[in-house]
Amino acid sequence: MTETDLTTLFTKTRAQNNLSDRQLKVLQASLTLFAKVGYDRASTTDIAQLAGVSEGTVFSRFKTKEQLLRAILTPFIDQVLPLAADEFLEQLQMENLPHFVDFITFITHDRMSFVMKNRGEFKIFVQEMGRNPELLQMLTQRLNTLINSRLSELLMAYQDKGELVKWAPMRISRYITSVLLGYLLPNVLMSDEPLDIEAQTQEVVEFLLRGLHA
Amino acid sequence: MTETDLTTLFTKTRAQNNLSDRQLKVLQASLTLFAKVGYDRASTTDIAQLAGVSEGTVFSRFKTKEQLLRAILTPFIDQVLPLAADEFLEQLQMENLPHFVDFITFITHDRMSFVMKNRGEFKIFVQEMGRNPELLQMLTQRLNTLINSRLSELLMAYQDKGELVKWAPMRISRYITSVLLGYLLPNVLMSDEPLDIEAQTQEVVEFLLRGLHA
Amino acid sequence: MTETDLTTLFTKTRAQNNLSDRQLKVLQASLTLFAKVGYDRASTTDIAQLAGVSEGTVFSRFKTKEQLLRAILTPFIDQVLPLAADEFLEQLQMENLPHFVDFITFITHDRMSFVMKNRGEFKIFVQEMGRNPELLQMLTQRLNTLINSRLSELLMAYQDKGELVKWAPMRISRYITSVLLGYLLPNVLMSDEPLDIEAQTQEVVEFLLRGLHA
Amino acid sequence: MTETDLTTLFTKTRAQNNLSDRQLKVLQASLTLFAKVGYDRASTTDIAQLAGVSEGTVFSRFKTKEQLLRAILTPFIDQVLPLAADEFLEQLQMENLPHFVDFITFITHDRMSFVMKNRGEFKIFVQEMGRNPELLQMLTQRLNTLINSRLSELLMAYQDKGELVKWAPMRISRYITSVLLGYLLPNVLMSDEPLDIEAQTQEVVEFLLRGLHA
DNA sequence: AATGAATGAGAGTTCATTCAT
DNA sequence: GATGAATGAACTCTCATTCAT
Repeated sequence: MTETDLTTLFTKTRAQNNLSDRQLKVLQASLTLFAKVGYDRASTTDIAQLAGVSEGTVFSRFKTKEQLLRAILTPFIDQVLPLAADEFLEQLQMENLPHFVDFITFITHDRMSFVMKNRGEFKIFVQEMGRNPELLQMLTQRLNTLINSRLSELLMAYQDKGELVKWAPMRISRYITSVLLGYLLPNVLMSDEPLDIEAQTQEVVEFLLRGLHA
Repeated sequence: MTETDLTTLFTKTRAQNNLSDRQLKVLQASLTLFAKVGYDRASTTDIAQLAGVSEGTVFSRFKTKEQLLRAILTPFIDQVLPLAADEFLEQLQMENLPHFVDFITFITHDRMSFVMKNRGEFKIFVQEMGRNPELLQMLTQRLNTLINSRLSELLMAYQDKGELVKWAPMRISRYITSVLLGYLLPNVLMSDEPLDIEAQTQEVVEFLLRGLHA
Repeated sequence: MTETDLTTLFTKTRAQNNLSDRQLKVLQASLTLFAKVGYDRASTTDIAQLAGVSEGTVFSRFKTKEQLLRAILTPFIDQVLPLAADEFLEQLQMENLPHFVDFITFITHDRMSFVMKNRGEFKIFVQEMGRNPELLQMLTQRLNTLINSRLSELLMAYQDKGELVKWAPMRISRYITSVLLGYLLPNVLMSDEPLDIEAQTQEVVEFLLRGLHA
Repeated sequence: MTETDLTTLFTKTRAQNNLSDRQLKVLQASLTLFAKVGYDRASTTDIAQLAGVSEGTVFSRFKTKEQLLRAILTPFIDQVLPLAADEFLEQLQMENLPHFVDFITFITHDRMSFVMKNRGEFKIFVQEMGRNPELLQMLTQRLNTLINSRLSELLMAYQDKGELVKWAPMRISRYITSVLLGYLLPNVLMSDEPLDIEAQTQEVVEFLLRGLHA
């Protein structure tokens, strides 16, 4: 499985952006509170308290609360997600999965782990999407590019082998995404319970294979 | 297609609750603004302005802004959705659809229309779910009961006919719901463009039939 | 004992002022609420509810809440208290009390009963005095006139008989009033318990006699 | 005379509570306005203006208007009054007044000065007592304890000397208090004129001595 | 760079008062 | 006259943001 963990990636991007210890703490506290109570109900006072810094410090790097949100979401979209996608796609190519069943199993298992590992960010994302539809647009645009440029090659290979229905890659991706989210979203939004990824993977793969085989 | 339209149903429940013209305007303005900018960013001053009433009137019937939200969501869950579900299931039984393909076609088309007709409420619902997970629980509980008590009979009939894979009704419902939402949510959250329901129905049905036939 | 009861007197003054049933109810409800929670915290909505009338009716006779207060306090000062004082002084002259001890006993007992009977009004009065010092001025002025014009005659009679110290009537009245209020005020302001008037009278008289005898 | 002045005592308790200059200004402005127009009619906006601070500052230390009131009254009851009482009783014992006439003269003069020095606080106290009867209870309880534990010793000494009537200390205190308040309250509530303490003391002492000698 | 007291615009809410019915 | 829905000014309180230290 891809070892991607957004917090680790955050730490990497931090280095690039010259974030001090204190500023990182602010960012992490924001992440926690935004995920817990939502952007609007998370006060900068509470963020400062959770981060263990003064109220002034919250604004030393990020001039407004809005910038604080973007400081979390923009790298998420611009750097973290692509980085994760790259890692994921490389992994996918390295594995050199001979059959579509292996491919779909790998994807399902890997993406489920990925989302469950980064619940917090996803929750903020889902919440903020309602208010900032541009977010969703940015995301879908990026994913589309990704899918078109690299995933479609892989899919077409399976189509050529006669293992995958000959629909447009976008359409196939949408089904995969939908079914995965159908399993993941209730868990991300509602509960703190862990998910039995192995069992769920089996179920999802069984269905997707039926729906998507040639 | 089921003719359910939540605004119509709202108007009915209004009569029951003795809502005056002005109070209904307040409710509609709230609905609009909550859907547009979210509960937290919709100020009661703006609601009053949009409704064309004074600020005091906003609080004459619903004593707090929170009650205003509940006045929209509670009937949505307690009255409107069940009513819609009943209507839907009755329609489903009346149609007496002989084959699973007809059944799944009807459902897809009907639910797509239903959601697109009631975008505003669904958007609020999706947004508030992030903050009030109880909402999602209330909803899923209601839907589960519904599915178990009435939908499973219908599904089992098709299973007995050898037209539907013999999985638990809950599992089958989840796939149907996921795929439908995969088509609907981006549209509800992001754009104001209409959806080509006929074309989309065809696509969805094609996939679901493959995934779910016996 | 003088049978004065302000509610009865109110009813009399009502006739003079052409107050309808509804308006009287409003006045009584105001009296009750003003005494219970104070003028500022008694809302006109609550007054209407307690009076069993609509919110509009509260303002049909008394155009403002302030007028409502005055409608209670002004007759209290202008009509009820003088009327009560007249009644009291007539009673005092009728009794034709030969000795100062009888005189002081009668006064103590009678005024204690009077205040305890009209707790509600007194409580409002005491509360409002803090804000409207004019009230106290109106009251003291009236009482001074009263004392000078009629009570001083009586007191001087006892002074001539050699039963009462030869201080100015004002000074003597002040001591009597102070001691009485020292017994009454805590009860009026704080508790709903009845007062053992007989026992208290004995105590007060014993002290006042010592302090005021010739 | 005891030199107690509540403003000075306030300043002391301030140091203990780490009140900044601005917060002290807020407290003093509250004191002034509460005394002038009463708690309910003193708006936090006006308090801010009088204190020369922003509206936000009014709530920076004391989170609600109610807490602002308590910040004035609670130390008044819990710290200032007991401290004043201690100081007063110590003074009383130090003076070692040989005769009851000296004792009663000292008390009268001292307490009159004390109340006149702290008019503002007493006015708030009297006003709020009407609404918060618990205040009066707290006060009387404290005073009773004080009188029972320390004042009664002193009184009993005079009783043993044959200079003071043999009534219960509580009863004696009540007469003293009543007569003092009879002189002080009209002045505290109504006017801003100074009181001729020397002359008034003579009058009061003359009366109390007659009423309370053995 | 960090602090946290201070700011003030704006939030939700109350309520005396009005007026069409 | 009585009603009660509607009004809107004024209220208490919050919070993102600033800035002297």
